[in-house]
Amino acid sequence: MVTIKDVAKLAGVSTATASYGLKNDSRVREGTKIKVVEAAKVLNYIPNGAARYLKTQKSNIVGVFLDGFSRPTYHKLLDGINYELDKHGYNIIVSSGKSAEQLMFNRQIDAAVIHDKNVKNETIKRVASDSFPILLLDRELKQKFVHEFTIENTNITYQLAKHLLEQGYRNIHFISGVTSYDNTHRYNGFVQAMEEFGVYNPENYYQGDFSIRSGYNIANNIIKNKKPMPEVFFCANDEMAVGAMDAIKENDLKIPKDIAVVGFDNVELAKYYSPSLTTIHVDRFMWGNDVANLIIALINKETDLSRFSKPSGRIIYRESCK
Amino acid sequence: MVTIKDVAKLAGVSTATASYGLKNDSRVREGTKIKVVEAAKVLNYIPNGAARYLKTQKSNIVGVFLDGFSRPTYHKLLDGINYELDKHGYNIIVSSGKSAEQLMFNRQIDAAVIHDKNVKNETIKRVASDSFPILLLDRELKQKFVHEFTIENTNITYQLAKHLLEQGYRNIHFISGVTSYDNTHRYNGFVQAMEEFGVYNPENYYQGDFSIRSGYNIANNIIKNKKPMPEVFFCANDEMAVGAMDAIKENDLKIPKDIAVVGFDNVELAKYYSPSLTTIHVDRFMWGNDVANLIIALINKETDLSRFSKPSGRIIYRESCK
DNA sequence: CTGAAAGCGCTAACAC
DNA sequence: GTGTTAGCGCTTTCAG
Repeated sequence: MVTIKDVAKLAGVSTATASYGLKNDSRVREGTKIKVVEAAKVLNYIPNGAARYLKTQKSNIVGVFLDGFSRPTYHKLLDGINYELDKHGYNIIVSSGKSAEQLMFNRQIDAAVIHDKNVKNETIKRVASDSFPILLLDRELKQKFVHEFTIENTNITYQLAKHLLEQGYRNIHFISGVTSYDNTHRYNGFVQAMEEFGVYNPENYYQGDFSIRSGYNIANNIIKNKKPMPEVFFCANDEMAVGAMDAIKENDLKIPKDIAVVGFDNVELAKYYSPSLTTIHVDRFMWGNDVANLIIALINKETDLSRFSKPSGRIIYRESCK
Repeated sequence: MVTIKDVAKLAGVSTATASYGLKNDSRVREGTKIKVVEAAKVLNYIPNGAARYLKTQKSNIVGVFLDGFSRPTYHKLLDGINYELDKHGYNIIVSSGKSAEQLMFNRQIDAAVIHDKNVKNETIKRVASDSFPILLLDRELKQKFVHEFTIENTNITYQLAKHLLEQGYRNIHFISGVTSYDNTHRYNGFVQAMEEFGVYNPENYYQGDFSIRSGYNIANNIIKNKKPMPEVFFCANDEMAVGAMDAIKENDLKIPKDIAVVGFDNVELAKYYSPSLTTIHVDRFMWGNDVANLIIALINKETDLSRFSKPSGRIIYRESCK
């Protein structure tokens, strides 16, 4: 491995001068600088990040930790985070599973953004510190050096449920995802509207896991066994809504005539599915931009974070409901 | 920051003993071990990965570098890589853009997997070394310490084109993605079949960029201006195929009666689009598994890599063509 | 303007 | 079994 020593030797200077020269420090004379840069080039010198980090305690890397790589809502978010981090000279690494825990412990990153229910609160409390802020996108946790930046779910699902109720729907069943901040708050908004109209029934709550398959199974089961049939499946995300619509069509029922369906997320499929799905859009690229700026602010120990506000969604009306 | 020195001091042992104790080395007595582990716990000691890496020159991290985070074909691939790396005690980090280059240079990872046309061959040649193998998924490059593991595109597009020709289609237009290994080889297979049937026309090649929008624009343009109209749009990926189908429907034409469409990748949308899309499926989770095992083999400097073979696709026949 | 040298936190000879 | 210590590659203080 080529080290700065080799560069220094070839350039005929000390390692200190080589180090300064490579950073274009004003102290070194122009001629020396050129010699150093030249030597580095000849030797194909690549600085060792670990060594640098060990010394400076700063890696300029932000870690983003997710629950797998397949959830369609992650992609825009990641692009948004990456775009903005890049603009500010930060690098991004994304990870999942055991790797994520390892990396948080390893201290090779300056901060962490977490959207992964598998990361335990305990772990977060353990690693968060003055020099390692953590931003949570998937839960709330009051703790020093830990911040939250979740979506505003409740109000928007309240609005959507209210809209359905105003259209005359009454027998609305909620298909839930895995227990999580987002899921709970989406349900809360739904419940609020249902209660307002006096038609809330806690039994009409079904536990899924955010997957197409779970939406399909739950809906299929309800359709086959439940009398009277629900008028609407209110799904905690689009994928389950797609599964539910698959089940409805398979049972030779019509959407929205026999059963209406709404989702949450506005994934690509929502637009292309036939019928197209009424759902809630959240601008995740923008959210990602804000996430990046917020984590940078935290790294810089800024205290006025009032300029950051929870992203809210908007309803996209399509064919799957009145 | 709590270091191993602090742990050693609290446990009343040397740093060496502390280090060994934490690794459960057989040399240290059980009682000492317990004292050390206890001290580490009390102090909330977290080992510093940078320091360890600097010493051992091994991070157990594999970097995967992609062209953005949004391409739908990446997700299963990543899950596949992650799953298998995890089984073997390796961690994964995923990155894109400038971050990716930085990380490759930083040497905080043991190996790199690249599927990003923006990473230049020159960069790859520069950083690949005996102790830093690189695996390319998006191109071929003959170079020491650099290996390739691309999809077998040509034969399967040849098969699909042949199928279309056997169904009687003749006027088939190719909608291409950005210039890339995959794109070129998909086109090659297409050309081969067309030539076999004596109907190859190099003019019927349109340059897109793999996006829905580009597929839409190209198809719309052809439909509006080209006489006679093509019988088939042969698209280099599913997203462009979706765009093309959008355009066909918008022009009040029927798929496949007026114009047939085929794609490549078998993304989720292909199944759900109406009409569903005939395309080529590649098992990317499996590919990811193989990628992980191959990169591990490379890290371990194995020489017999014959057990790894390029993944090939299979045609999924659906409604968008005869 | 340049060089010598300390030291970031950890591991692994080596000595006892 | 346990401790001492050199040193991974880099940055940066302090001298000169």
